[in-house]
Amino acid sequence: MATEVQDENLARQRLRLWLQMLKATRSVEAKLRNKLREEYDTTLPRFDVLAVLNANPDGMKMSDLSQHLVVSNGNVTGVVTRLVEDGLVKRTTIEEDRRAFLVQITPAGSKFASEIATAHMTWVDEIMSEVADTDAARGISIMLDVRLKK
Amino acid sequence: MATEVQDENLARQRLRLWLQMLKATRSVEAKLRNKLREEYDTTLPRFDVLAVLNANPDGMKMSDLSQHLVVSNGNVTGVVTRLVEDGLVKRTTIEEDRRAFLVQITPAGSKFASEIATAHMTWVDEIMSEVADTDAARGISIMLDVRLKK
DNA sequence: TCATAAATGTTGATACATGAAGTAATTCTG
DNA sequence: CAGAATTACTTCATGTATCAACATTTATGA
Repeated sequence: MATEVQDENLARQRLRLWLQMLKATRSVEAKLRNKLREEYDTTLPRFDVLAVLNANPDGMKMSDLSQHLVVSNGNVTGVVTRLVEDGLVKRTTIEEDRRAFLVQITPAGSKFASEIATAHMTWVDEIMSEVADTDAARGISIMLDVRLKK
Repeated sequence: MATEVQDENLARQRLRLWLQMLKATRSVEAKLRNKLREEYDTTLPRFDVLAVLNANPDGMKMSDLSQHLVVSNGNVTGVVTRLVEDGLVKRTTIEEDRRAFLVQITPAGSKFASEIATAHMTWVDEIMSEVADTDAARGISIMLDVRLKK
């Protein structure tokens, strides 16, 4: 029937959207990785963690970090461990909950993250220079929809 | 001035779009990974390669694969090697260019890929059930714009 | 032509990233 | 309040994933 054909087309269209999201995301990631490596000798996962912690100076729990970055717990453990070794981040125990850790950015980490953050926004702005204002807004809304259900 | 403020806002908006793209993509990837593991005991990178090869039965060069999937050459080498070991893919030398390889899907690989592809589209359709038809089309266009410049 | 550059892949070192299993602490429940 | 379930995190095994270095082969250009 007509509705079934429409559903089928909609399903195909959503699949196309997903495939393009994947390509676009990987493409942007690759460019940001290059910039981070060349200009700051660091990596994307490291910067992702630093950026979030810099925006939350009071610190976050490991699980907050992994949820916010949409990565696994074990992943965050590894990245944070390396950042601690570099002195960019510190891990403190929490009195109220001795299972959890409070992860905080250090002054050195904050300095580093702030410096990169400015460049990072410029890079993204350049990479996405073909995306108009209204499209950006619409895109954000669509990405939120994608994450909504299920 | 006014235009500078607008540029600044546009840059922020593009950054927001990028962050949401990243979250949405990771979220969808996680769900697809779960499904692939639970229902077909395979992984996303493997399926990605199989799906592309299944859509190109005449075969592709390694570099075509890596460009299409937006991943590095070394990455494709690894995934294809494992798929060859599983008998899902075969690697042939090319007469005209002895540097390159032609990667083709095997009958077993094609059978497997086709089976998963159907389920895959259904999963994506479900995951993106909140994305309307017009939004999907708009989203595709925006994702293409993201990849355009630079 | 022939030296050089460019293209195609692989390899190896390192870093991510996941999922399952395990430890320890907290919360829930009957 | 004791046992069970849950939560928070780490560890381990495995599989990506990148980048740089390398080996070959092909294309280019003076």
